[in-house]
Amino acid sequence: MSATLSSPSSAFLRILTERGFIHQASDLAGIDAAAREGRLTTYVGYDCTAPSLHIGHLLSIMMLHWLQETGAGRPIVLMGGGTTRVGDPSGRDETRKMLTVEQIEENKNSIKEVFSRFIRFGESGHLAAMADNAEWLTKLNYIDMLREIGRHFSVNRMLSMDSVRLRLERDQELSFIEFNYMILQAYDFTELHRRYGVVLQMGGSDQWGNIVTGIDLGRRLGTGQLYALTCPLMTTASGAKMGKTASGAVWLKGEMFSPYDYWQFWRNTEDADVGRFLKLFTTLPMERIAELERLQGAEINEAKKVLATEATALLHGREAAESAAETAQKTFEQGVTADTLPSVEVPREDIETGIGIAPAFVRAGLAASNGEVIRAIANGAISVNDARVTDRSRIVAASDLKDGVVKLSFGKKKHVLLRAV
RNA sequence: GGGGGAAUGUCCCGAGCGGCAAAGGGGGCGGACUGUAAAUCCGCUGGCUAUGCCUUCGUAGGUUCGAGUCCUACUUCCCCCA
Repeated sequence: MSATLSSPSSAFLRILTERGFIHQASDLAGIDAAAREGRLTTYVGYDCTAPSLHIGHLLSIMMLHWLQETGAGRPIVLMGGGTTRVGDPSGRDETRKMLTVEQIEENKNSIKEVFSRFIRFGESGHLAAMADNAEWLTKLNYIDMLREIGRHFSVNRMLSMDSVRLRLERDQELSFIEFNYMILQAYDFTELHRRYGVVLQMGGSDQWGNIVTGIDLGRRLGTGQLYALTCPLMTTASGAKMGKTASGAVWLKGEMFSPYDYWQFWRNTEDADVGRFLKLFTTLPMERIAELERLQGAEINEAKKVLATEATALLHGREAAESAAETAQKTFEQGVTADTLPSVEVPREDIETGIGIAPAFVRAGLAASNGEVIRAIANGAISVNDARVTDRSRIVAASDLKDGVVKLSFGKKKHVLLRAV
């Protein structure tokens, strides 16, 4: 743990500090000076393990956002097209399942677009650039690599790194391929220094070891001083890992997690987290956040709505955010059916024929199986047009249509409109 | 190389005399209470054309009316001896 710089002179570090982004840094004074001079070219790497990033990645994206916003330096987004083929062992007990090269490429293309929401890309100045480490890592020759890079790594030291040590201590398998991950990431750092003049690597706290390894390699290869800065691992006040919901992760890609659901996710933040999240996940001025933090009791709901709308606006745009806010207001506060609720289209003739209650919920995506719906009915969780269903043989029919839609609800929070077309 | 132990409900941990859709817990979901929060209490947490049928206990065979449970081989992991 490094001491926090009592009074950073760069806008970049000042903002990161007061908003709670900083977990560890290698040399705050050095970072501060480079930021002040606008030469803090910085990269964050993202592995392509899924078709979308999720909110766990948001912290580091926000840091790149502030880097650009404050003119501290140029953001470099590194796609891990190469490293994903190897698999990072950091912070996990088990080896990831190997992805095919095709899957990685698909994921990479699917992930890319989200960054332009938070940072501006371009050729010059502080406009961001995107790189892909497949470009250089896949061309490495094993023997040359060992001679030029491998000789700078001490296995003794590598064994002491958390990502490796924790695995070994728990008697968990660590394959040779994973053991190499940190070497590749370290090499990336030096390569990005060579290509773009990158001097800082940021990432989650679990990346500390990998980043510092890169700094060491840089010193031996003569890159000059490189820096590390990590953000905390996001957990909720009650200690749960953030971003897990019923359906899985909170994805940043709209097709996988709708703007409405995204708004709802933030709306349901625990009281104790609201202030912290406003600082991290919105760009509202600190004075405004301080105001919101003063709200007590049920008034905190107002702060949660601001959080939800601002966070959603950053990712999906102001319009989508306000539409989500409005839909929520109609649904939860006025108790009317908002026609902007998520909807699923169903052929009109199917509804005229009649659809069983269970299949209807499965088609709406509210349940995974008929059995789940039957059990939910027994739990009193199922409603059609806001009327609780108690009979499992209930049929959703044309008589349920209001303005061409039927409102299906699973519990009080999950609603989907079945739209006859 | 020799000896011993382990793999359980496709989220995780874990009990399981030959009759088991399989104890318990965590997590998740739902209900109540609230404020679309937390905490607490209660319920649910294999699938289906559903008083029945089908698929599940590392893999493949075998014994048996019947196997998660017994036998054999294989795979993977752990421990001890060399």
